Amino acid sequence: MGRQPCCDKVGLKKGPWTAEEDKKLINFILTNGQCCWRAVPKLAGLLRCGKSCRLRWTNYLRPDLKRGLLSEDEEKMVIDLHAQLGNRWSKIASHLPGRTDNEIKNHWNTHIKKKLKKMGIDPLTHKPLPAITDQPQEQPQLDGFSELIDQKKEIETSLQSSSITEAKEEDQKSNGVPFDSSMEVNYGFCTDEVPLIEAHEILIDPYAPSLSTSSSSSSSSSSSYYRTGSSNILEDLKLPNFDWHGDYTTNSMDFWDDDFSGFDFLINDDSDRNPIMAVDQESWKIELL
DNA sequence: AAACGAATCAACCGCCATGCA
DNA sequence: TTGCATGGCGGTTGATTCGTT
Repeated sequence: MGRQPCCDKVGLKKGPWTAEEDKKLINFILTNGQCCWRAVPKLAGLLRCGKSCRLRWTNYLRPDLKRGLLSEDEEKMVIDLHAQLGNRWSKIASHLPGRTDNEIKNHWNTHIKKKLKKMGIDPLTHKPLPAITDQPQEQPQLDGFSELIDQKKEIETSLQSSSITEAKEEDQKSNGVPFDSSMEVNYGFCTDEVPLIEAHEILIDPYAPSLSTSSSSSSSSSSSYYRTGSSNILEDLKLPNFDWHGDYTTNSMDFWDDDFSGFDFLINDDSDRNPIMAVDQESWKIELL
């Protein structure tokens, strides 16, 4: 006998997630960590397939995710990595902390592809398109991408070297260790290696006396705190007070454009809708607002 | 203001590799 | 060894937003 099916798909909800569903999933994972995804919907009280829960967490709710458009550097890195790895989005994403394979894939299809085509570069082969090659002087100047053609040439050159192939083979042999020919783009960080967010690891009671004020160089005038090992945090924090400041009818996350854009999630108190804490995933700094 | 098409991106689908029973 | 569930991945869809006329 094999395992039980992931879900029977009968009576399961599909489509966009609601704020309530998000809260349930966040609450469950922060409380219990990531366990068997098949069990998550039942234990979290969700009428969703475990697969759907995993995707929602991985691509949208994970607190270590970055938000907003890819930066110019990130785009360049994606192009570089795509030239080396092709459509291996998860591998590419592993080189960009806080970015998901889905996000990169979408960005590639909606933005980068067009930019490369405008520059006369075939997004599939990363080689010059014939029509543009004949008329290189007519290539439009694109913001921040004028050096990409040179970079692309470098990529082509590097692709011809055996070190790439060897590195790819080594990557495969090493069973999951991201391939990187030069370590220039390997930051030693893989999204798959993001530490699971255990509640006792990252959440704090801002009013708990055990907190230590950090000596962070943050420009904010408010006090900054680092995570502590408090054991009764969830009790103190009341997870339903999480507020992702998103418009759940549109799935947009408008608040990422405001002053809190540098943080990865915010926590509210009961009294109003203003966030009282923000968590920065890079430093794991928790800041009172 | 309305209609339409284009752009965006969250979510789903189907396949595959792996591991369990 | 075999059959099946699980987790992960890449491709695709479709609802929503945005921009233009």
